[in-house]
Amino acid sequence: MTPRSARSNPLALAVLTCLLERPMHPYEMAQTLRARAKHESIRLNYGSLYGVVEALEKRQLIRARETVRAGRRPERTIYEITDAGLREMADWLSELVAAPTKEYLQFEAALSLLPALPPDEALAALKQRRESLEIEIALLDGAVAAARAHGMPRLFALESEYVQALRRAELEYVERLEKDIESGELSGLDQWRSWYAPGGERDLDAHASDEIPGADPSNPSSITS
Amino acid sequence: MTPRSARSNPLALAVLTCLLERPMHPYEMAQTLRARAKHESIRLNYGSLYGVVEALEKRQLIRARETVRAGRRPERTIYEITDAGLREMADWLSELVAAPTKEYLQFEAALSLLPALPPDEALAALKQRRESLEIEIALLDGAVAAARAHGMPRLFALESEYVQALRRAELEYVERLEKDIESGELSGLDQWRSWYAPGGERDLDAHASDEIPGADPSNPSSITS
DNA sequence: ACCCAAATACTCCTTGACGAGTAATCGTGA
DNA sequence: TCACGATTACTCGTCAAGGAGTATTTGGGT
Repeated sequence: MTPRSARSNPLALAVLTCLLERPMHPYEMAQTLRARAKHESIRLNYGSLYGVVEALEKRQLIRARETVRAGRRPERTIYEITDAGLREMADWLSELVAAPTKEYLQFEAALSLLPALPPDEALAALKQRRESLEIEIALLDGAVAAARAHGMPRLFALESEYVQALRRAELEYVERLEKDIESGELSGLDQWRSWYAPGGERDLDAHASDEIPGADPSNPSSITS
Repeated sequence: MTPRSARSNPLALAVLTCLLERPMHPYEMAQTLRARAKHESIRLNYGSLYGVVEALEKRQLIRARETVRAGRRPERTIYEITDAGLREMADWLSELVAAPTKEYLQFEAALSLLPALPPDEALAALKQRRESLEIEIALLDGAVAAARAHGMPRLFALESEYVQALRRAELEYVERLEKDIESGELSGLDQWRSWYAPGGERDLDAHASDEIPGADPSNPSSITS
């Protein structure tokens, strides 16, 4: 079985897809990925790239084909994909598409700690986020339209369409939350206000004494489940 | 100035918010965060926790108040938040809410490499994802309803509402993509099919020779920008 | 009275990400 | 023609994340 940890870095998958096209040396992979704007979707830097390539070679998913030296410049090692590499690539990519994975988003973390901020500060920050999102969405729309105008098929811009869809959903969510705070409709708002009212500070987390339905009682040894 | 790198791990922020309520030792912070289901939103494990706490102490955002020893068990060091810590907490949390950050999502990576899979395999994987998403959304809906029924205010479940909104948007996107591939409406589909047709393999990335509008020509030295 | 599982409260070590650094060569404008 | 900045192609050191391990104690059943 392929160990789970080996599939942690998507950059390795990107390397495999590069070598699917033709043999390359690592630096050329980086150029190729950059030229196709993959670095917008996949973390890519030299420090990791060479490490990832070595790991793939150790796992026999790629093999060094030749090493060329032009003048006295550092030698380029050209890699090619193996049969096992082809299989691993298809399998990994299929899995990545088929199975949603838990992601730890910054904004999710922020929302989960939001009560640690006074309501008015939280509201101000939310307004800023809304504006930033509006700008970002407009820019992304423009970029997609430009790509379309240049004749780039949608097939090669699926990831930006997806990100755009997520951003729009986030904007709607932020708009709704902002309104619900301002209108006082959000339940728990009274408690929240009272913690920061002069002379308040009583009653912190009266809610937390109850059992929280979202928490599963499994996983005794591991903390993260 | 607070160095950017110091704000990389949201677990540190969670620690600060714990100590905002009352002094605690690290293990108790973990219990508290777990009891409130924060580990669903914030990566939490002991290995990181103690390192993060040490770093916060070094930055003078928290300080050790006392160390107690019960019997011969390992001693517990109880920490409290400092004034600088209070300020850092509010500032960091505000920033996290106000400024959207670039996230590298697994599915985004997968979509950006999708052409490396034959169209029919891609389609099969997408169908699987759709089903998984439908199930997950239903489960989350149930959990949120249960929490509501138990009287937990919305304020303390904002993060799951947000995740739910993202999942729904993703489901809609996947449904649309599936349909556009099946109906043949997706532009580039003909090229895609031809690469995997028997005798095909010609014309890989004819599109890539053009300048890609999504790629910004900045950042010469750094690869990731 | 005793046994075993779970909880308490950490420690340690391996991996791996990341960014800065390096050294040679190529292009280009004055 | 020649300086100088960009490009090519990688290397190295640091630092943090994460999981597995450890030693003690409490609790619950028989």
